[in-house]
Amino acid sequence: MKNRKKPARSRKSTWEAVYEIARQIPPGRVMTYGQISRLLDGRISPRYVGFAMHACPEDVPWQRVVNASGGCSTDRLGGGEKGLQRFLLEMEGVEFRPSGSMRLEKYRWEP
DNA sequence: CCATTGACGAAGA
DNA sequence: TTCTTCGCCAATG
Repeated sequence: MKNRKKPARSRKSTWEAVYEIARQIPPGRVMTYGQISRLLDGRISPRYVGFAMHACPEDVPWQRVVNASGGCSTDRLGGGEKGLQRFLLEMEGVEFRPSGSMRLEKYRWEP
């Protein structure tokens, strides 16, 4: 084949790789930003995973991606409905502690 | 090409 | 436990 091989991350937008993973998260389970970063073999930093999710298409269950503390950073943004992410997760059967965090040990999903 | 930006993570105070 | 600091890397203008 021709030598025209672009860097792997340019094959698709680096963000797209994040979406692919997020779409595989089953209901009632969650993944952390850092976890996704590691699954991508460090091609993208945890910071940017979250940033990618912010611009994610609608077919991505962004709600199932939380920070390493098991909390919803999105709720802090106040961009719209406060607690929307938490609300959606509770619909899927995820329980939150009063502190606003979930038990990651229980809900974290690993492929 | 350069500066800015971000929904993070881990470690330290 | 909360807050701060640093590292991290790609997208945007």
